[in-house]
Parts: sequence; structure tokens; C-alpha cells
Amino acid sequence: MLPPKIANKPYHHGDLHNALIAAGLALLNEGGAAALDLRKVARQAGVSHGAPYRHFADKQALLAAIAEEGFEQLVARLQIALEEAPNSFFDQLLSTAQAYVRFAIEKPALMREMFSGVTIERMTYPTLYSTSKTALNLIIELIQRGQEQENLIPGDPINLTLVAWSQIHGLAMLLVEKQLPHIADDPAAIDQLIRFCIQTLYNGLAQK
Amino acid sequence: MLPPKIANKPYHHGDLHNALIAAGLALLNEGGAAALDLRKVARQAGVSHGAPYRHFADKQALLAAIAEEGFEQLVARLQIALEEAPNSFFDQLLSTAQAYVRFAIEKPALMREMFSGVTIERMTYPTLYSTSKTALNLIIELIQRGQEQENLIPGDPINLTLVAWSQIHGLAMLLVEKQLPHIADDPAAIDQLIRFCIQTLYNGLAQK
DNA sequence: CAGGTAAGATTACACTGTAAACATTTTAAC
DNA sequence: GTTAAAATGTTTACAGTGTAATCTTACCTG
Repeated sequence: MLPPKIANKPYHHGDLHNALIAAGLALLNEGGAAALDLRKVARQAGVSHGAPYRHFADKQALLAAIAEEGFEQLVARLQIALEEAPNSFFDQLLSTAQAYVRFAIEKPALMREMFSGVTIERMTYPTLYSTSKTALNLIIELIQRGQEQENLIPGDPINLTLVAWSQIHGLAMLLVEKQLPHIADDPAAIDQLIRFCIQTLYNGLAQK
Repeated sequence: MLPPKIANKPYHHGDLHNALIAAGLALLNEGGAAALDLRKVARQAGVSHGAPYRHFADKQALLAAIAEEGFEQLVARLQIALEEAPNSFFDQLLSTAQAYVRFAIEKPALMREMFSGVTIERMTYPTLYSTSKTALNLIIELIQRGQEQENLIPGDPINLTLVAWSQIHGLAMLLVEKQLPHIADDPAAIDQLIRFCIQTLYNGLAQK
């Protein structure tokens, strides 16, 4: 008759810390940033509105944890995209870009929070910073392989990476922010645009 | 002894509509989006907190007006950049990109609001939409000239424009959101990165 | 100059984030 | 095991915030 006690979950709630992150993530994906208020998160997790403050200093700290979870999801997507892609640099670049943009379209509010450096001071949340860097490192390594195995121009791979990242991040965010209404509801057109971006990028980074 | 009556300014305040936009813009540039609350805007304009509702349906409407003003400022910058640049396509592209990124760095919170399609439904604010399109048209025309006068690849100029826009918008937003901390405080490094992005873009869009 | 209308001021209310005080459960020391 | 301490959760309280409703004032038109 006792509530089923799950192993390794301490204290009253079980694992309120993660439950709050999960609830916040759900609210964010459903109703956007406006729908994410602390009291609703607490209600959804089945605790009073004061309880979250035992696990997060303030709302920003919860947002940072949610953003970190977002980066973990993004990294997972990028890794799958890399594994599934054929072993050519161009295909891996394209596959990664597709995963990045599709993730952004799928979870626009989360994407927005993840990259809202204005509201979330990254240095205040070191684990968020390092997790986001994991995503960047994936691209750096990809570019490095491209420099070694293909005819990419030489130079600091970080610079090449920033160009590539800017290209694909720009496309992703323009879609997230609904700046491209003419193709917003046309997955095929979006795919064509991703392809065109990556083709242009590849051409531009290739040695002549 | 009467307050100085300014010509063409109706009713009590003078021009509260524009005063509110100006005050909001100032708060946004100083303290970021978090600092922009309606009551503070009203206080700064010297009216009660109920007054703004005679000019804007709600906070979003004011934000839309501020964003529109932002696009007007951006368009002005882009036009100056185009006029000042030498008459070569590459230089004009570079100059435009520099103006875009510098504007973003200078007024990050405004830039954020301008492109926050999630919070501001563009179709609800037609003048905002058309003003933002003016900025885009500048780039489309630039690309078209590049296709006519230089060796850019053929095809729908809109597609080329979206690639170029994504590239430079991505760079601008990564800087705005403080995702590139290593170069955030180094204008020379930023300038180098802009140049590298545009060089890569130009290479990629050029006919081989 | 009288009524109507536009602009602004007051008041009121629901909803947030968050701090403080209180209560309860778990953990740990003896 | 009993008990003190720490961790967790609840309640209460308060200051902002957006916004609706009502009241007041200034302007404008006949």
C-alpha cells in the first residue's frame, strides 16, 4: 500500500530536481517561453510553488538546467546524424546541418532558450557552458576531418567551424523566428534550402 | 508661463505614441528586454501607467512598434554601407555584412526583439512585416546585381539571398547571444571573422 | 458655448517571482 | 534506537507587472 519506492531517489518527492526540468521542458515545448512560469512548473510536478527554490536558486537557474538538457538532446541528434551519414565529408556536413535545423524547427522555444545568452549568463552556469561546448566540438572535429581527408582550405579549424556554424545557425534561427514564412510549412523547400546552404558552404571552404 | 507648445503635436502630451516608442527603445538598449516594462516606459514618458493603452493595444503592440523602428534603423545603416562601399560586388557584400553585424553588436536587445518571431506575430503587425521586408529587399537587390555584373551562379536570387542572409544573420546572432566569448571583446577579431564568412560565401556562390 | 470625443489618471485585480517563517521527513551522531 | 541536525516541502506574505474598468480632464466640432 505504500507508494512504489523507486530506488536511488531521495527524500519526499523522488527526484524533484529532474521532475522540474522535465515539467519546464514540457511547458516550453508546448506553450513557448511565455508558458513557462515557476508556479505552473511546480504544480505540474505536484509540489507547492515554494518547493522549486530548494533545487534552483531562481527561475534563471531552472532555465539554465533546461537549456543544458536541450544541448544534450541536440548533441545526441548530431551524433546520430554523423553515425548515419555516409563516410564522406560532404554527406556528414549535410546530415549534421539537417539534424541541427530539424531540431530547431521541432523545438523552437527550447532552441531559443538554449541560445539566449542575454538572459542566461553562461559563465554563471559552468555545466551549461561545457555541454554547449560539446556540441561545438562535434562540428570542430567534423571540420578537422574535412581538412585532413578532403580538399578543405587549411587554417585554424575553429575559424572554419565558426563560418559553418554561423551559416547553419542563421538558417535555423531564421526559421525558428518565422522570418521565412514562405517556406515555413514546406519541409521539402526547407530541405532544399539546407542543401543549398551546405553546398555553398562546401564550395566556399574547398580549395580551388 | 504655458508649457512650450510644439507645433503639430496634438492633445495633452505632445506625441505620446512616439515618446513611448523612444522610451521603450532606450530602456531596451540600456537594460535589455527584462528592463522593458510598460509602467517604466510610461513613467519615463511622464504619464500614468494607464496612458499607453490609448496608443497601443498591449505590450506586444508596443514591442512591434519598437521592432519596426529597429528595422528602420537597420535599413538606414545598410543603405549607408552600400553607398560608402566601392562599386564592386564583393566590397558591397562585405560592407553590408559589417553594418549588419555591427548594428547587432551595438544594440543586441533591440536586435533580439526585431527577430523574435515567436513573441511577435508578424502578420498581426503588417507595417512591421513590410519594414522588415525592406531590409531583405536591399540584400536581394545586391545579390541580383552580383548575378548580373559578376560571376555569381545563376538561379532565383531569393535563394542566394537566403543563403547569404543566413550566413551573416547567424554570425550576428551568435555574437548577440554571447556564444563566441573568445572574440566578444575583440573588434578586430570580429572583423576578421566577418571577412572570412563573406569570403567563404563569395567563393561558394561564385561560378567555377 | 455645449456636448461629444479623445487622451490621460485612478483604481482594481489576477498572476508572477521570490523571500521568510513554519512544518515534516530523512539522515546522522551518539 | 533516540535525538539533533540537515534537507526538503508548505504556507504566508509582498512587491512588481500587465491590463481591464471607471473616472476625469482637455480639446474639438457643431
